[in-house]
Amino acid sequence: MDHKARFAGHSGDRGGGKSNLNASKPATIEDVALIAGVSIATVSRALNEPGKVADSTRRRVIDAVAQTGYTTNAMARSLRMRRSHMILILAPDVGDPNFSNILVGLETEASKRGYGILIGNTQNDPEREANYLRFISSNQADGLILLTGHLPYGLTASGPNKKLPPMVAVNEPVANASIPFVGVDNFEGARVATDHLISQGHTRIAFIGKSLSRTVASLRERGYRTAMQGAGLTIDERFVLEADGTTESGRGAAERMFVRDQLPTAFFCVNDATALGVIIALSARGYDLPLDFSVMGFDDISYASFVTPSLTTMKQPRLQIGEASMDLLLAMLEGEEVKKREILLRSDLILRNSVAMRRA
Amino acid sequence: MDHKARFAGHSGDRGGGKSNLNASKPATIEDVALIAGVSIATVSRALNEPGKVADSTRRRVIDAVAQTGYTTNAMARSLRMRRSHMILILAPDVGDPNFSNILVGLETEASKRGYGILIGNTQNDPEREANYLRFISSNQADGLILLTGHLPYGLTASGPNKKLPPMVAVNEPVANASIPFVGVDNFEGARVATDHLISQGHTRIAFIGKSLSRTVASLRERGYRTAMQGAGLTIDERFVLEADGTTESGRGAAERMFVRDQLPTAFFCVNDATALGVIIALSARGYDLPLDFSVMGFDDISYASFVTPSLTTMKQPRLQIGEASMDLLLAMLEGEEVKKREILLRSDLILRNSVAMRRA
DNA sequence: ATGGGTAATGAAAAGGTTTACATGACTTTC
DNA sequence: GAAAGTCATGTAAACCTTTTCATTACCCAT
Repeated sequence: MDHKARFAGHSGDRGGGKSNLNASKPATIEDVALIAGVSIATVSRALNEPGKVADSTRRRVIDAVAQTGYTTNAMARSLRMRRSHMILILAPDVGDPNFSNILVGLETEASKRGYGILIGNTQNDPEREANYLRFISSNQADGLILLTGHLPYGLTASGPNKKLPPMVAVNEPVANASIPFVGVDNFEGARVATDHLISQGHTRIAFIGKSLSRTVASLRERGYRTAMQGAGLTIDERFVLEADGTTESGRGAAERMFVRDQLPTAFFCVNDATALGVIIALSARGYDLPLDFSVMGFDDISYASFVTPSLTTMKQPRLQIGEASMDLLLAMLEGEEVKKREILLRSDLILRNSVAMRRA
Repeated sequence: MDHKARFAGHSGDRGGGKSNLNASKPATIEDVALIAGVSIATVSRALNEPGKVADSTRRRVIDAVAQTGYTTNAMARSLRMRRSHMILILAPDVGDPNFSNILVGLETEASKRGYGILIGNTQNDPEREANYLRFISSNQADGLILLTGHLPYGLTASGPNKKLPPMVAVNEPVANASIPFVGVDNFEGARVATDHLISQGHTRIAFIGKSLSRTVASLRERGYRTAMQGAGLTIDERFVLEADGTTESGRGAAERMFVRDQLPTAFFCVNDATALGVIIALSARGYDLPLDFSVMGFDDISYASFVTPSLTTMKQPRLQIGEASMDLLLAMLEGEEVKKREILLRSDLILRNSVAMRRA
């Protein structure tokens, strides 16, 4: 009571302003200024650059803010500052277990630095991609995180002459465009994975998941080849099979393998989903894994440990990837000097039960 | 060329305006108006209410828009309209496989209706929840989707006197607050699940996952009890065990079961994660599933089919849930008369290999 | 005392829309 | 042929900030 009256007195200082206090509309900076007995400029400064305002007035402003429940209108601020403090994340499928923790990492880092995230699920539909660009062009988002592996349709079309918005490609690099990239070192990871199979005595190692179009797949294949070569093993090209990265494609590839006269003893699969398909196919044929065949995946998706046999694989540090890429993007946005335009994180070998020593 | 000149002529009509055409800044409505030779009001109308503008001028406006590459500045529009066309989604863990497709559904429906989504990962941290409310209070989001099962911290505190923003609770209802809800019919689903076990000849059926605090768990427990009662079976209360819904809790509960003198023949688990824990525990003890014990889950999370034995469970129509809840929220937002404040979707029984006839 | 510098504040512009109200031309109606 | 509409458009206010520039008050050194 007492203290309400005190503030009322303050507000009276400036005479009959157009006070809106009892209206139900949210308080504006003007309401705060009125109560604190200062100009709106001072209120703005008190909140955003506290150092530039006298202690006593700052206190009055803070009190007034508390009293009115004022929160600055983000739209007005963004309009004036031309910064929304929002980041648009474009992903082909938000539900993809591969993305889950990357999203969490992205969100965590963004939130920590006062940014919000805005999600666009494109399903690789050019129309949806282009549509989401309006968030960028209309200033609703300051930057772009690309989980799609390619430039969104609208940007591709307008060509490289137009200046691209600040963006970072994550997980899957963008071909033919020097977009900063954050992801796992796929080449090195595949090498480590293959080396592990070799260390278990395997020499006839198949690679399931060759793909000309997907950069990640090519890198992993190269890692596989390098490891084989490094160990002095020759690659039977009939053991290198195409697959598009789905469980079904893995199953199919494994089936195709059985028309050959000779079989590998181990399968290195381009990712866990593919590996799962291979496991399903082999189990269906009655083989005992990992006794009869070893199967190695890549990614360590959430259910890799629940499959039977549980999947030996390379773990992607997803949380880290998310955080690092958001960190990079925000650094770019805030004008910090960014030296590394490519951040490759290490993936770790996760030993489980789908890989065993080659049978003597 | 020719046609550029034509437009230049138009723009000249109004005399020396402050044309900004060659500047690198994005075009504003004023630039368009200048070129089309109309006022900015007309441009706005031509774009937003085409019917209110003469055909000929509308064409000129459209041409001018194309020429300038104009896109309306979302910030300015939102500021003026007090509508951001953004929806804030609050989830405890975006990476949770239970949410994945709900998110996709939410995004799809929102995008279809011209809204964008903004994601807040709260990790059940009151501070983060409260922090995200600024998106609502600052007009950055028009509505709220709650996947958390409770009101975000800031709202709880301010009490029910303050008017709540438009919101819809999804998946997990919010207790003690009449928030519109969209989710699966947990009671009915649990009844169907239990009935299935009963139909397989089981009579000693355990319920793993009792929880006093989680509404969903209580509903499922009630469904279980109702089914048992309906079949004239008595529930051995020692078979009703608490568990918090994690895999680890399921494993622990199953272990606790083995200190009893009598065992159930089937386990109905409050969710798939719990069921997985139970399967792990039973397998570790050397039992042969589903021969020795039947295990039933709930949710049909993504890896339910990859577990061994693959999990018989109740499928949540996640995509539908997401779409329906966004639809409901947007309807509320756009002032449509909303009759149903609760939408319960049916969950379907998914038959797999973790449930079998009771051994004779 | 005077001039120059600094610190705290205010007035007003700018940011880009939408929209209530006004205006003017043209059509209809008696 | 005048009054009453209707239709297309324009003017200007409103939305709520941040920030430039100007102003005032004060202090210090000369």
